[in-house]
Amino acid sequence: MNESYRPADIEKKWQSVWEQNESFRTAAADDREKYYILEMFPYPSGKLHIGHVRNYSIGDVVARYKKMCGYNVLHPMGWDSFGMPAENAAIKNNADPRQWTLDNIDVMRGQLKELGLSYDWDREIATCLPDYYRWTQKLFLIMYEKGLAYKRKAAVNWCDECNTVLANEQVLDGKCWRCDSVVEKKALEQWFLKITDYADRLIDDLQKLTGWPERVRTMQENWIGRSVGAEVEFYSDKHQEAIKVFTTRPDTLFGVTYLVLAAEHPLVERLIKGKRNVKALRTFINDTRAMTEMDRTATDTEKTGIFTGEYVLHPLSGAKIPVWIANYVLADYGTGAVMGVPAHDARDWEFAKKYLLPIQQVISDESSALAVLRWTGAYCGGGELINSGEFDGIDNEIVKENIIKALENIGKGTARTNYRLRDWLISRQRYWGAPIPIVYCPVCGVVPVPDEQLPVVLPENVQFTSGSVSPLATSEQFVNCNCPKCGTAARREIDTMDTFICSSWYYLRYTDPKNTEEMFSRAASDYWMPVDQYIGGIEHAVLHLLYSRFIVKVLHDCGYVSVDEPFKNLLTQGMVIKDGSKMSKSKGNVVSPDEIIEKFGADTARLFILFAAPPERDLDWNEQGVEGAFRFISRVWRIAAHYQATCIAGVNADYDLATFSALDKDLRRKLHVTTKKVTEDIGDRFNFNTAISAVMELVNAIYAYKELEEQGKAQMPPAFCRELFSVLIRLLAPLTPYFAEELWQELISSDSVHAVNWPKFDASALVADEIEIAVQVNGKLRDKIVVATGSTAEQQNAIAMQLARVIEALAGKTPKKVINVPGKLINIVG
RNA sequence: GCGGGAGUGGCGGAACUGGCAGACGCACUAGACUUAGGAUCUAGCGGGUAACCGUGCAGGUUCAAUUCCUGUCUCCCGCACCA
Repeated sequence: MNESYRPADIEKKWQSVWEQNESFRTAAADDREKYYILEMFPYPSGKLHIGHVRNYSIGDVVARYKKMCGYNVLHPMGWDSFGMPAENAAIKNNADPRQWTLDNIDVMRGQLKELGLSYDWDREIATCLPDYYRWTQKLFLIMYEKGLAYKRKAAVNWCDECNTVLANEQVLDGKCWRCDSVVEKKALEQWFLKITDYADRLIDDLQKLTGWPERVRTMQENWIGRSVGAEVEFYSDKHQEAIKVFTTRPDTLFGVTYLVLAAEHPLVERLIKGKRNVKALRTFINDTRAMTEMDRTATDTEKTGIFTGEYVLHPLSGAKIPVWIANYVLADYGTGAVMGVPAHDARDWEFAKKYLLPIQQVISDESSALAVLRWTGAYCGGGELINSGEFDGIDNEIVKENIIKALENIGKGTARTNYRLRDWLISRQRYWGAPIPIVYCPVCGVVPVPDEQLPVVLPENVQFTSGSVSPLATSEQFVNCNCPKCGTAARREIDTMDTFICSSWYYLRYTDPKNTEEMFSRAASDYWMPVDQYIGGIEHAVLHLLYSRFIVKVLHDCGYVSVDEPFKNLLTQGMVIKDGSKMSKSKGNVVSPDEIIEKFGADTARLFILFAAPPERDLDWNEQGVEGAFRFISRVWRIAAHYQATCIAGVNADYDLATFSALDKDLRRKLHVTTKKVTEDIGDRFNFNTAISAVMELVNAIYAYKELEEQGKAQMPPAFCRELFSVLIRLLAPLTPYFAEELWQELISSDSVHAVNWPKFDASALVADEIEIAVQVNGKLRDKIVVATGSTAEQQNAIAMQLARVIEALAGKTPKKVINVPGKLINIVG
C-alpha cells in the first residue's frame, strides 16, 4: 500500500464499486429487525450546503452502524422539488422550471454520492414528478372526502414578494418565511385543511414522543396553544343577539366591569349606528384596522379604546356593563370579544386605569378589603372568591366549574376550549406545485377529480406573469375541461398546493416508491413505519413536523397506515456556524462542500463535522479543525501501512493470551475498551465526537506500542495485530467509509467492510490486572495507588493509610471513617 | 411576560448513575529527524513560586458537587396584547 493517504483515488474507486454492486439496495422484508433511518430531504436549490453535509453524515453513520449490527435498514433519499426558486428562475432567466429542477437534482445527487452516503438510490423520489404528485393529489382527495379540505373566504396572509398566500406557520415575526418581506392580510377564497380538528390529538400525543427533544415538543404545544375556559354570553335589553366572550378565567366573572370588542367584530357596525359620536367611533375603528398586524400585536403598543355608548347585562349579577371597542382585542381569536376584569388581568388593569373604568376585586389576595385601592397592578394569583354572591368563599380553581354550570343552567354560557392553531391554508397562487385536483362545474358545483383521472398534470404552456393570480390561469388547455360528473364545460382550480403537503407524506412513499396503484401498500408501510430515527433541522419544529403528524393521523383514521405518529425518534442537528454567524451567501462565509472534498476528501469532511461538536449543538467550522481530521486519518493510514505485513502474517493464526506481555495485554484491553465505548457512543447516544476521540486514543496507544517495539521492548503478535486492525477498521467504517473500505481490502479481506458484522467486545478483556485508585483525605486528592484488581477494600484502605502524603494530611488525627468507592477512589475522612 | 436550552482552559469540547475536572482535538512551546519543514515522531501545555485556587455568581445538602437543591445573572431559541 501507498506510503501516504491519497483520498482522491480511493474515494472515486469505491464509489463506483459500491454503485456497481448495488451495495446499499434495501433488502425485502425478512426476519431481521427493521430500522428506518431518514434525513429530511433537501430542496434541490442547485448545490449542497454544508448544513446538508452535516445532516446526511450523521444519518449515514447511524445507517451504516445499524446495518453492521444486523438490522434490515431502510435509508432513502429524494427531493422536495416543488417550490418557488424554480419558478423564480423561470421568471428571471426564462428557464423551464422542470428542467431547472431536474438539472439541480443531477448535480446534487452527484454530490451526495461523492460524500459516500449509503442511500438506496433505487427508492429515490422527486415530489415534482407526476408519479409522485399524483398521490399528493390523492391525499388531497382523501382529505376532501373526509370533510377535512374545504374552501372559504377569509382574511389570509399574503406575501407580495412571492405573490401568494401563506399558512400561519409560514409567517415568522410577521414576515414571509422564505423571502422575509412583510406579510399583509387579504380577504381571499382559499382551500384549507382542517388541522384544528386534530388539535387535541396533536397535543396529547406529544406525550408519546419520548424520543423527541423536549424543545420541539414544547414548541408544538405552544403553537397549538390550547386554552381551556368558557364562552359567556352578555345580553342587552335592546337587542336579542348576545355578545359572546371567551375566557380562561370564568372564576373572575363577577369582576367584569366592562366588555371589549375587536374593531373587526361583526356586531360593531350595529352597535355604533346612530350614536351621537359615530364619527369619532368610526375614525377609531378605521385607524385601528389600518394598523399593521405587527404594530397591533406588539406587547408594548399602547392600549387604546372607545366607549360605544352601549351596555349589556351581566349574566349572573344583572349589573349594567359598558361595551367598548379597543385595539388590544384580536378579531380572529376566541369570539373577537373579551370581558374586562381589571382587578385580575394585567391588560385589563392597564386599560381600566387609562379610561377610569371601575376595578372590582373578586379573588382574595389575603390583604384587607380596601387594599385594592393601593394596588399597583392586577392580582393574577389564586385564592377564595369575594364579592361574587353565592360563590363567595370557594377556591377560584374549584369555582370555575360551578360558574360554568350556573351559566349553562340559564343558557348564557358553556365550557369551551380554544386553540391558537389555525386551519392550514394550502392554496398557493404559484405554478411550480401540485395542482389542486378540483373542477368547478356550473351545474354540479365543486367536483373532485376522480382517482382514475389523476394526475392532474401541470401544463407547460403558461405565462409566468408576476401578478397575483396563479400562472396556471394562463393555460386555456389546462383551465378548460369537462365536468367529471356531468360532462358540462367546466373550469379547473388554478391554484397549486403548498409544498409542505408534498413533504408531509414522502417518508411513506419511500416504503413503496414504485407503486402505480396506490400511494403505498399497507404491507410496506406496516413493515417499515414508523421512521425509527429522523434527523433534520430545528427550523421544521412546527412546520413540516406538525404537518406530517397531522397527515399520518388522518391516514391512520382512514385506514391507510397502522401508526398514528410518523417519527419515533427525532434528532435536531445544530447549525453550521462560521466566524460567529450562520453560513449564508449574504454573509459571505459559505464553505463549499466541493472544495473540502477536493482538498481533503469526503472522509475528512465527514470526520471533522462529526468530531467538532455533538450533533445537536451548533458547529463552528474552522479550517484548522478540518486539517486536524485529515491528519488523524493520515496517521491511521501510516500505522496501518507499518503493520500491514504483520497483520497479513496473522491470517489463520491464533494467539495464546498466556504468551502476552503486560504491554500486549494493555493494548488488547484498550482495543476492547474502545470497542465498548464506540458501540455505546454511536449506538445509544449519537455522540460521534466522543466515539471518534476514543478511536484517537486507541490509535495513540498503537503508536506508543510501536515506539516500544522500536526500543526492543515489545513485539506485536501477528494474530493479535490482525484482530487489532480488523476491529479498528470496522469501528471507523460508519465514520469514514471510503478510507475504512480501502484499509480493509489492504489488511483484512476482499469482502466489503460495510457488509461485515460490527465488532463485539469481550467483557473479560476489559478487566486489568491492576487498577489505579485515587486517594483523598477529606475530599482532596492526595495520592494515587496501584492495586491488584482482586484486592479487597480493606487491603486497599490499609495501603492508602500508609502513604506519606496521607499521614501528612491527617496530621496525627485518627480517621473518623474511610469511604471506598470500588475501583475508583478512597476518601479518608479525618 | 410565558416556555425551552445553555454557561467548564486561548478555542471546539469531555466527564453517561454525585466519586481523580479539563479526555480527544485545535492553537501554542520545546526536542528529534532534516539542506529545509507549513511533513512526521516525541514531550509539555487551567491559574499560582508555593500552600492552594479553579466548571457564570451567591448559598445549601453530602465524606465527596460540573452533576442534586434554593436564589440570582448572562446568552441563545420558540411563542407572545391568545383574554
